[in-house]
Amino acid sequence: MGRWEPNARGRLQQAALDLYIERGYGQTTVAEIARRAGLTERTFFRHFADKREVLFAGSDELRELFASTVAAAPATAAPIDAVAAALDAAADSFRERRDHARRRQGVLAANAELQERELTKLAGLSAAVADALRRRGLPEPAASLTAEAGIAVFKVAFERWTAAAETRDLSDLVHESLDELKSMTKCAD
Amino acid sequence: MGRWEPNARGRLQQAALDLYIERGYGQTTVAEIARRAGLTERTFFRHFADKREVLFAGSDELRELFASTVAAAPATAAPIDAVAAALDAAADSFRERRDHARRRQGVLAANAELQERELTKLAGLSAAVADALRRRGLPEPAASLTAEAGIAVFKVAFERWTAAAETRDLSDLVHESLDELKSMTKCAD
DNA sequence: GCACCCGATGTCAGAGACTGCCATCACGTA
DNA sequence: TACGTGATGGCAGTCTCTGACATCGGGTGC
Repeated sequence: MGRWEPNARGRLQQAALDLYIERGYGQTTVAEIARRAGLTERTFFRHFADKREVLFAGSDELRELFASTVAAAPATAAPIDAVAAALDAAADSFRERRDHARRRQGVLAANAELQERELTKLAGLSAAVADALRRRGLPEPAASLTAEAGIAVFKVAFERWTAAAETRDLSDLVHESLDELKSMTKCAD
Repeated sequence: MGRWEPNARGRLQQAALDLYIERGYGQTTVAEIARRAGLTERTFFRHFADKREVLFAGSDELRELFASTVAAAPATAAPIDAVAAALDAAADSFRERRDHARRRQGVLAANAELQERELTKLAGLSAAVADALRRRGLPEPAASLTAEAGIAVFKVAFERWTAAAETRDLSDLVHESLDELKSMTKCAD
């Protein structure tokens, strides 16, 4: 496999995920990932900013999905309902990828550095949602708080969705968590 | 300044903060921090797990404060009110440290790696609060969601508190944010 | 005082992440 | 066929972080 084999980026992602599963993130070197993908370490760092980033490929698209769905909600919709629409859209986008998500979560669960990067990605989602809410006219701090709460719902639901024994759909878990959030603040009036 | 000067840890923290302010986090090496503190690089890594951690000294105590305050709330208190008590306690613990907090936030704002670690520390607070809520008998996912929402309130309020033009107390900002959270979910019933 | 122990520090070597720079290669195009 | 362009390889170098071992200072028992 010489130069110019197609999909270098995808090969690197696959090799990284496989190796992280086989021997763990900490026991895998970038040189090994690159070698398995038929490339060099230097090329790995041209495709991904660092060793963690290779596991977070679709995060830009997910952020875009959140932002555009919030923006597309009817102007009359309450902020929390605009966020709920984004949660539905996101849940739908994961529907066909539960197995992959579970494998990936298994790797994340075993390594603190990767969890740290996951938090950064979630914060990026929250910032994008907050920005979209501000564009809808919602002032601070309501925009940031609504966004943070919405992403917390997604995070909790997603973690449950990837748990081994869980069989419910992600959208069901999202709705359940969102309802919990609402009743949580309501009963504390 | 030879061996056995007192407070090596504190000297490292001070040297690190000063250098991160003077030339930026990325332009500062651990060897420079250690040299300014009259120590060696190796000793730095005995006191702090990595180059970021030196800026997050009090985070264990803060987590303990959150956890114990939630645990100490009356059994009759609603979960959100137990969290609110913890937010008050935390706000109070920062009262005398606004200048230091502002300097530190200035460094964090300039560097993504440090923001990433900050998110990890906030996630640790959230996990501790969720754990304390579970011990009070609150089931999942309500415990995690209440904790995440509460920490989001703290995060938003704390960021406002360290903004240059802000003059209000942290506890005022916390209360304002908490009220926003409540009304946010309520009006979406 | 003296011998001893122990925790904090120093010294050194080394692996691995990441970067800058330049050479090389494959492919399209004039 | 010559040339430009983008992707890749090669290589040196810096820096973070770790393991192993030596050394120092202070306390403790005698």
